[in-house]
Amino acid sequence: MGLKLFNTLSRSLQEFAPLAPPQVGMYCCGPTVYDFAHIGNWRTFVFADLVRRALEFKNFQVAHVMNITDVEDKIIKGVRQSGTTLRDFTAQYETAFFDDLKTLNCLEPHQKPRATEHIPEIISLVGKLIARGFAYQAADGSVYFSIAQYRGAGCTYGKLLKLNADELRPGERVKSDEYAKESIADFALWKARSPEDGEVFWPSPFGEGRPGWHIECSAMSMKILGPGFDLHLGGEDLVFPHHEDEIAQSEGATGQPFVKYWLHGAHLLVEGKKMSKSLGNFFTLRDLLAKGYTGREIRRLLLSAHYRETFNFTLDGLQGAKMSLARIDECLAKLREIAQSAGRPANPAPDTSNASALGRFGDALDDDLNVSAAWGVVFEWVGDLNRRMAENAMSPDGAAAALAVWEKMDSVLGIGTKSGPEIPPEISALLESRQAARREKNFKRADEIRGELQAKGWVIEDTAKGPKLKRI
RNA sequence: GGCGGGGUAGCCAAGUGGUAAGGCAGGGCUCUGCAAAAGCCUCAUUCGUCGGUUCGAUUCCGACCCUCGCCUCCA
Repeated sequence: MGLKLFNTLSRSLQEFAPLAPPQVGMYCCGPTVYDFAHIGNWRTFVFADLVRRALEFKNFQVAHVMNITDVEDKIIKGVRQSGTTLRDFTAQYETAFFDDLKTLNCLEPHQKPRATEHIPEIISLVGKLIARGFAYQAADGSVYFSIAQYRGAGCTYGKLLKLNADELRPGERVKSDEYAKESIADFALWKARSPEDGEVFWPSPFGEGRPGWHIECSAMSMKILGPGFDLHLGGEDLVFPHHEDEIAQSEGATGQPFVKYWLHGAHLLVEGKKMSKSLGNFFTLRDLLAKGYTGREIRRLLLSAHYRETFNFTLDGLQGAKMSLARIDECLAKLREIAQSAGRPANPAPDTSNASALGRFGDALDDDLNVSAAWGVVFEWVGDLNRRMAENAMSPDGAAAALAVWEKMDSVLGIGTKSGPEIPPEISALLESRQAARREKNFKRADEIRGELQAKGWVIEDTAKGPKLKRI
């Protein structure tokens, strides 16, 4: 069974067949670095990471590109307000972004191009569009893409979305008379320098100015991945206008198909409502870390629902995600213990579940990255292993085989294996004195020490093989 | 107004024309001196409402109700 993905271009599930297998060129619209990324942004980036990992699981060789939008209206506003330079302003958020990406255990993209470092490519692309008659310079000095010219040449504007360009209604925030463009639907490729831009401008054949928002992705993706490539990802809100405009610019300039598969991740709600600062449900990754949750717990939650479904992110859910990971961690810790032991199981049972679990896991991914079903496979497998271990029917070889299966599954899930905590001397001394008290049947004292340990953030679990310490 | 997602147990969330995965919470049990964020078991006669097609529908069709999103800030 091959990998099937939902392509926004065809609005249908398609067998994934890259242009030059096993190579896959994948571009993901990255952050606009004007603030810390929020949990909604992270859902999209974790989704992109899932796509990459699933492709690698299927033995594709992925070239993963994620751009950094480091020049744009909100950034310029921030630069002006903070009185710093463009680079200083964006650097702090860019650094934070990649720190957060790592916290969520997302694989680092192979290339992370910045818009400001591709001004020549952008200018060249705009020049090409002007030369082909698809762009024009307006009275305000800005260069716009002409949708009328593009469609006049037989090209389709509206490939990703059923949209009639003639019926576009101007949005509330856009006053059509503010622009010198010929048609309301035309979009800026190059924005002429204005006083508010401060020092943020570049020289160009069309005059001083800066790139429009859409053109950078076309310029950078085609420079790195070629004029036509396999996969382009982003949040669902980017379908229109951003991605539609990318297609128009890119295909308008090259005359060839731009991207074969477009994948879009759905948004999330927080506590059932659209995230907003006024509702108090607006979380950055850092906000959640400050509440004591870890990156892997947040990742687990973000990956619990199918990427094309709106997902309801809740703190209760995050707690549940944390607990569910503990279930996996416990199982893996026991497996590691058995794998390292030399003992023979009392009731050895033949292993049949590993291969089947891995197979069903792969099938779930093949089905448009059905990660919920994949988790279902994981937890059924964990239950099966737990039962066998409880019956003392797990051999060291069997445990090692199970751990190898986990490695493979986790190469996609990316939650890692939690290593045993570092136990400070003070804590192990307390544990030892509790053991001494227990040996003397002084259970009152033993329970006092247990309470003391708990107050210090450690919980004791007495097992047949002795006490275990866990961090709360 | 145009276009597009959804409504499955207390919560989150898969799924299928043939009788509902998984996780969390809850309940029971086991191990334990007692415990435990440990393990096992259990937990939806039912899938928004009403009709239709069918031997059979949660799944297909129609209507309706509710909800979320996009229509040039947006992941």
